[in-house]
Amino acid sequence: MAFYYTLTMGGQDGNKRILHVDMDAFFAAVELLRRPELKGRPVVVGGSGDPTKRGVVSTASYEARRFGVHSAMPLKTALKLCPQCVFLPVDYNEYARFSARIKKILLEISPLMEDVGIDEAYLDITATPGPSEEIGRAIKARVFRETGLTCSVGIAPNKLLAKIASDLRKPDGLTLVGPGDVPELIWPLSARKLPGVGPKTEELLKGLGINTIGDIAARGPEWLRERFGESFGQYLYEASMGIHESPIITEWKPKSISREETFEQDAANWQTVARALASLTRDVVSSMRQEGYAARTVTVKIRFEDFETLSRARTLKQETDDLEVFRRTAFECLGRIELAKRVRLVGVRASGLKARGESEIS
DNA sequence: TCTGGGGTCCTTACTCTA
DNA sequence: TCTGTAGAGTAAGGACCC
Repeated sequence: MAFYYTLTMGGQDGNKRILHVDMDAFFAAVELLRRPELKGRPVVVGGSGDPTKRGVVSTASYEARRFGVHSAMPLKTALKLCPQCVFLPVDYNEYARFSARIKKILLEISPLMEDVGIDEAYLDITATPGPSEEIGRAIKARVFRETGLTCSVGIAPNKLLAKIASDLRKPDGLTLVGPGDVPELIWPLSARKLPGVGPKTEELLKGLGINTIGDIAARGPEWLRERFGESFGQYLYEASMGIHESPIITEWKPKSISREETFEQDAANWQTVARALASLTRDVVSSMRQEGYAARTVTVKIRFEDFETLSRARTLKQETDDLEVFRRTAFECLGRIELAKRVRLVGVRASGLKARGESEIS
């Protein structure tokens, strides 16, 4: 493994030390702490825990992954691949408790922490005393001692490389990547390993003969901008070179609050859809009030049985957290969608959020 | 055959207004 | 007053992330 950096690539502040922590098979690992008798068996956490119902895999244990089961896979498919898997329901509150304990440990190492979802975080350890490797080992040891969970850690001069690094050795890994390591460690990786490259972009890239991150780098910025647009093309090029400047964000305010529901069976009548919309709207308004926000824009989303997804939005003259106004606006949006097919999902979103008590002048 | 839920961000199109 | 246009705000859809 190549440790300290030579400033041959990267282009930015090569002295920064960013650490990325990624918990290993987090939901499944927490469940195993409660049910040690399941250790060594293939465990799948997802949906209601009933693989004959609608839902997807949130986390598969490493044993289950050997059967080809992975996150985002329909539970029904997972059941076919692995009938002997143990299926468990998602207990988000329990995972959130563990997440809070882990984040607390990280904050004691450095106050510059960015929370990225329930099982991940970035930590700026530039000013933390000691060599990077030692800090990484100390974090892993402490997380394991205090929670019984393992994590994978990546350390690099920026968030992008740190995230890729933490994924290089999983589970229970520790990887240091410097800008000089990009050609050797990063370029051979599949293009899909770049954050921001999902299944669609991966296919597009493959069609252009690009399979690895190194292939992206080799095409050059102009070529990429021409095909992927100014912004994304430039991002792809810089990312492939290990260049990334986004800062650690320690405070975060929500931009929208939403709820959606997939029916167990596609809804064939308007009343079912309307009842769900009314209930989801109540939930959204209740969350908004609880978190102290009012919103200006209401968006209603409908997904039909064939997966066609439509949305309709209405922006109000001013922010509100009034349930009646929200309900009326949501139904006005719903009225603009012709329900000619059976409905699979209904959702409602509040955006244009303003904290209550925030100045009226924006 | 199957494809959750809660988010963010980007692109494109359209409309209104200066 | 007319016309063209730039820019802001809004709307819709899509890709992506955990």
